[in-house]
Formats: sequence, C-alpha cells, structure tokens
Amino acid sequence: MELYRKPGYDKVTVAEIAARAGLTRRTFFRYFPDKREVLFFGTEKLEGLVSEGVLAAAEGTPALEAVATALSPVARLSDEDPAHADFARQRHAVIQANDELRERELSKHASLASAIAAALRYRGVTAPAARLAAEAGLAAFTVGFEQWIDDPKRRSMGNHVREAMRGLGSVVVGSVVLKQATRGRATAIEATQKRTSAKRGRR
Amino acid sequence: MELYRKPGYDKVTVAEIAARAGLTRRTFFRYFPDKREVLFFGTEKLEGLVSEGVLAAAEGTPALEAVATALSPVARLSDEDPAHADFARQRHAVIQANDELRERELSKHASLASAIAAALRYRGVTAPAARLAAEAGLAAFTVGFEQWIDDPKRRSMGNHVREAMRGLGSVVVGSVVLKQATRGRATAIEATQKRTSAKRGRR
DNA sequence: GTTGACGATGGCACCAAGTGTCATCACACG
DNA sequence: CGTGTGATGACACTTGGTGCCATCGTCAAC
Repeated sequence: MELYRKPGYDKVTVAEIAARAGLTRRTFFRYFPDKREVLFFGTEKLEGLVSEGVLAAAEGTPALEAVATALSPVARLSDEDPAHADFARQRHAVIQANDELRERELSKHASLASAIAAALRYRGVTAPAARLAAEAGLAAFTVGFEQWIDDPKRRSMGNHVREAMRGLGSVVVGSVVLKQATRGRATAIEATQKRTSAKRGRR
Repeated sequence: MELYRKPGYDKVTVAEIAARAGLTRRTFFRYFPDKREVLFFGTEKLEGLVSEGVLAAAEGTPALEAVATALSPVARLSDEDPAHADFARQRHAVIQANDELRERELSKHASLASAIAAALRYRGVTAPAARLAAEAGLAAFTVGFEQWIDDPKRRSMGNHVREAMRGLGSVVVGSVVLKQATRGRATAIEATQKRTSAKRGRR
C-alpha cells in the first residue's frame, strides 16, 4: 500500500514489492496471480458474507430488499472501525488513480453481483430478475460508498447507502417503464417474484 | 475476429494479428493501445449516439425513461440488420471466453454509464440520481441483450430489452426501500427529480 | 540419528505485451 | 527537382507472467 501510494502503482515494479516483503518476484507470483490482485486480497470473504446475508433474509422478502440488507453490514464495517474506514479510503484513492486497477475493481464488482444473483436465484427469483436486483442494488451501494468517500460532513456510510437505495427507488418510480410493468398483465419476471415464498424451507 | 475465434484470443500473438493485416507489431500498437482494444473499435461512436439520445428526450421525461429510449436504437441496429446481429453474437462469444476481454468490456460499460450519467446531469438530474439511472438502465439493457443472445425463439432484441426494463421496475417496486422513498419526506434526490423541468430550454 | 518425503522458496530462462528511438520510404507541395 | 511530413519498419529495452529445476528447512518414520 505504501509503495502503491507514494511512487504510484505503475511506477512500482513487482520486484520492488517483493523485495519490500523480503521475497522474490517468483514468490510474489505464487501468492498473487498478478500485480493488481494484491489490492483485492480478501474480496472472496466479502462475497461469502454478502451471499450469506441474502440467503439469511426472511422468507418473502423482496429481492432488492434482501440485497440492501445483505449489503448494510459491509457499510457497518467502516462505520464502526475508523481504521477500517481509513484503509478503505486509501485503497479507493489508489484504485481510482490507475486504469488497470479500476478495471480490476469493476471485475470484482461484477463477480460480487454474480454471487448475489446466485443467492437470489437460490431463493426462487428468476435469473433475469436476480441479475437486475443484484446489479441495481450493488450500484446503489457503490453510489452510496462514493458519496461517503467525499462527504465533507462525514456522515456514516450506512446513511449514504440507505440514501442511495432510496434514490434508486425514486429514480425507477415515475417512469413509463413502471407503468407498463404494473398495468395488469404480469410479466414472467413479476410472476416469479410473487412465487418466491412458495419455494421456502430449503435452507 | 477470425484469429480470436479459431485459435482463441490468448493463443494469438499480436505479431500474428499484425502479420494477418500485412503490418508489423509496432504498427499495430500505433492503431490500438493494446491487444484487447481491437475488439472494441467503434465504441466511442456508441457513447455519442446514446448520449445524444438521452439529451434528445422530451423535457420532463423521467431519467430512467430517457435512458431506456436512448438505448433502444442500439437494439434496433441488430434487429434491423442480420449481419450486425451475427457480428454482435460472435463478438460477444469471443469476449465472454476470455477474462481480460470481459474485464475490458466491463470498463467500456462503465464508461458508457458515465457518459449517460453526464447527459442526465446536463438535463438537471443530480449526480447520484444520474448515476443510478444510468447504471440501472444499462444493467437492464445488458440483461436484455444477453437474454436475446441465447433466446432459442429468436425474439427481437428490442423486445428483450423492454422486458428487462419492465423487470427492473418490478424488482424495485414492492421493497421497503421504495416505501421509505415515497413516505412523505422527499429526499434530496427526489426533489431534484421533480425540479428537472425547471431547467428547460438549454439545448 | 539418519533418511526421505514434502512444502516453500530462489534462480534461471523464456515468452509476450508495450514503448521509445531512429531510419526509411512514399507522397504531396512549392 | 528538392524538401517536409506522415506512415511504416527495425531494433532494443522494460516489465509482467510462467515453466522448470535446484535448494533448504521441517517433520515423520524407521
């Protein structure tokens, strides 16, 4: 992290990182598949955590709601531990400063969204609806996160994320899209949405 | 495209691609910043097209609605030209088959979402609402696109995209998130949403 | 206590993606 | 006919990433 901040990610060579850790280039690549991945160490745990959260939501909970509640503990991590928050900020700054790293982060987000969608499908949500809920919910979380990052008033991340979730609701209502969706004829997606509670008792 | 399909993206070297085009490695890198970018040639045009579409929506059109109508001509491209559709399928298959390419595509999507969000902001939508509408709308488009890709019944892409947009509406309504959003107290995002039409006449 | 398997590390050698620099060549223009 | 300019090629160099083999420490079995 020090090296990625001071000289900058692209100025630092893998050999230097390895040397700093008392290792060789070769050994570095035995721990991390590539130079980018160092900054995303531990992401797998996040996926598990959030998936569990989705699965743990009460039966009949609407998909997006399940996603939102599964995501809120993530915000709590930073809200309850200033050191965690500091690290999150630093890490975010490093990532945003470099194209390769931004790209990799998008990839991680996509992976997380897939995990969430899988959990939703397990709850009986159709594949497309699961993807939409996962992607939209995660997008809201991300927007909230970034609002939190540069909030001069330092309100909590939980607040920002909730605000973003509400924003998502506001943005979607009031469009013709919605009118079409609620205009009598139920789409395949809606139908499954309501069927969710029928698949109870699996877990 | 031939080389990326038959031996596979990672089996092919830039020297080979360049040779196939009667060029040198060095010259290749004067046209494309890297090996991945070849498959995304022309994406800039798409951004412009969609941004224009967003800007062109009638005054007072809700944000997500503007995004949806701006995206629909893109679907029409494939629906009206079978060759275009074929190419889209092939390209998609190649991209999905490789990690680096998938990552790059996510990057392009993010870039497109940013462009859409910028256009929405220009229409008077607040930054967070614009991002949410752009990201959610694009996600719906993508879901529709992929449903179209492997639809055995070969319904049009426009249909699939519209269906996905409706799905987005269905997924978002019926969650507590929404209830909070419409429960009297208007959030900052909502307020701006309604103020949109006041900023008319700029374009 | 010696031996031997095994996991972690180091030390090459090698390939391929990018990049900087200079030479060359074609072509337009005065 | 000379000359400038843009496109290409040639070459060297850096760096990320990988395969292969040697080495070393640890630990268990005999």
